[in-house]
Amino acid sequence: MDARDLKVFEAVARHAGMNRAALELNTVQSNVTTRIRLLESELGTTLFERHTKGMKLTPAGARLLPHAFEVRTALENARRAVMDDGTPRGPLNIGSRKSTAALHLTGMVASFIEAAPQVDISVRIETSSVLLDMVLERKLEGAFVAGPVEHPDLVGDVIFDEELVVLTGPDVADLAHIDPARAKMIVLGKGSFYHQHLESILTQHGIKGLRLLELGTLEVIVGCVSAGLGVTLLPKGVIGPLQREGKVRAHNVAGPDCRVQTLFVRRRDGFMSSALSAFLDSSRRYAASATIN
Amino acid sequence: MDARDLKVFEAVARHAGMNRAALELNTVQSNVTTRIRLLESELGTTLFERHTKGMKLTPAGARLLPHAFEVRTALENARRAVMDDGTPRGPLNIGSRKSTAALHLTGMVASFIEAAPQVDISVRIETSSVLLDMVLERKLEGAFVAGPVEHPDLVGDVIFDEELVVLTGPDVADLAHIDPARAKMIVLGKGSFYHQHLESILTQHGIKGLRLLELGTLEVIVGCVSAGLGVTLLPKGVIGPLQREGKVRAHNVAGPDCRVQTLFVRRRDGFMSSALSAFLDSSRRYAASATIN
DNA sequence: CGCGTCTATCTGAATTCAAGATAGGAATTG
DNA sequence: CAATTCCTATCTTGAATTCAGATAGACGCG
Repeated sequence: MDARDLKVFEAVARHAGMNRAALELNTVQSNVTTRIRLLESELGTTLFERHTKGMKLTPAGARLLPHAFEVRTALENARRAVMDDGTPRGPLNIGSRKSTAALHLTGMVASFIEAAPQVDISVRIETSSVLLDMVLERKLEGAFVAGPVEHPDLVGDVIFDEELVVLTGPDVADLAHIDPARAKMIVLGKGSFYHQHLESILTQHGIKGLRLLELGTLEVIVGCVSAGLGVTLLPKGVIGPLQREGKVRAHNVAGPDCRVQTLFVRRRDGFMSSALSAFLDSSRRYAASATIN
Repeated sequence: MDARDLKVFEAVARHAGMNRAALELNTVQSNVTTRIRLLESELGTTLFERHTKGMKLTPAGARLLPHAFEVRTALENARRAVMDDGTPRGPLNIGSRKSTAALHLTGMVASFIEAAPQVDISVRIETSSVLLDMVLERKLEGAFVAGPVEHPDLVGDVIFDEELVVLTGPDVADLAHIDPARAKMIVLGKGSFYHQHLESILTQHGIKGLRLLELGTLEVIVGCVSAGLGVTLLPKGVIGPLQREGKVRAHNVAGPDCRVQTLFVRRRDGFMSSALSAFLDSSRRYAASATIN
């Protein structure tokens, strides 16, 4: 059994047919047939049921398929390991949920590209669940998502562990003074982590029925809160100067909703390139310096 | 880059020489040379420094080596996955530390061989640290060790989580009545988990300086304790009948030493054969039924 | 310098692999 | 029911690769 055999096997399984597989493999059908038959005879099992309309995996073939995949990625990782001489270089594809991007991404990327100028970094903004899927499918090398994450194939590092505060206009002395009829919940995204937690926190304070106001950037949100249009929820660490300038007022929160953990997740068996490793280091350093609380 | 190339590479790296590698690979040196040179030209890097006394890995080669290993085990796992049709069969090599073996192994193995008669099980008895190394080196498919275990390449399942009690002769009403000059600490193995914890517990009760008595089997230990020769430490679950018969007296323990967790650890990337899976199931069932507390 | 040990290269034979041609089986269709 | 179509299996031939052996060259050692 060889890696090339498994590539052929994988193509046949994926296309459920030797002709189609041959097309993908840039060869002819007879060679595919021969290779599959040799593989079957070597393993002593049939891997496909032959039908008039193509091939279908037998149970043994179905058991083999994920391992064929694993061998392929192991080979890919081997190649990358040889190429990677320790200096961060080449492409780095990561993801982030929107709020982390708005709060920290600029700072993290800025400090990273200074430390690793030869890396071409690309950041995809999606919701946490979409990001997790993309990481699992190896479309991203890692992503910032809201914690906690429990998955056997993923490993996550806590990058940010931040205390949350409710932000209101400067003249709102207490959350109880919020007028449910006028004030709005101002968030980056409907249904986001911050939206859900803000709603839950306000409910705990007996404030219900606030309308939603969805705004695209942090600056606009803070501006609207400062103007008394509503309330928002943010990590304490990022609103220091605003509060000192008296533009907004921060209200501490108690209970299970009072903190947010941001993890950087990646596949456990994914290749840790120098670029990725440098990015993680850089992010951790940034987080240590940027979040005072 | 192919799996066969990596096998050659691995052999050369291991033997630090092409002649020796050729010997292992059942071929001639010229073929090994050709293959390595082709691999190097494909990767665009030299993998070995040529010396007059053999070959030495370059940094790039050193980076490749562990991945070559990974590709090989991925292929092995693939082969095993095809062979394994779901009915537990074939060899199963596991390990256990002594105390778990003495307390539970008979029961677990008995219930397992009934459920999976076609499996040839072999159990190696070693200390926890030796077992961990053997599992990491893939010499064992898994092992019972004392928890907790933290290692990125290992995954552990808690099989037993037992409350510990100190066992004395039936006429010792209180641990304080133990005579440090006469009573001994009776344990399965010097320096074992149970030995250390027993010592720590006795110290907490102000009892120090007990001599050690190391005995090979649980029955003998219980017999000696019953005869008033000393004290031992055991999970509460296994001494029920003995206590009811009045042969020994159990003394509850408080504090951090009062419980013992036994994990079954295995390599995260190891192949989970049907035999191993069945053994884990069987062990969990056994543990659920055998440990009442 | 001769010897032993190592890698590099060359060469012809053996093996394997690629591509095309062909056959056969099973649905589909007119 | 025959023609058609889409599929896999097999055979053949030439190309490519791999193998084993022979030989050359580099280096250290006594």
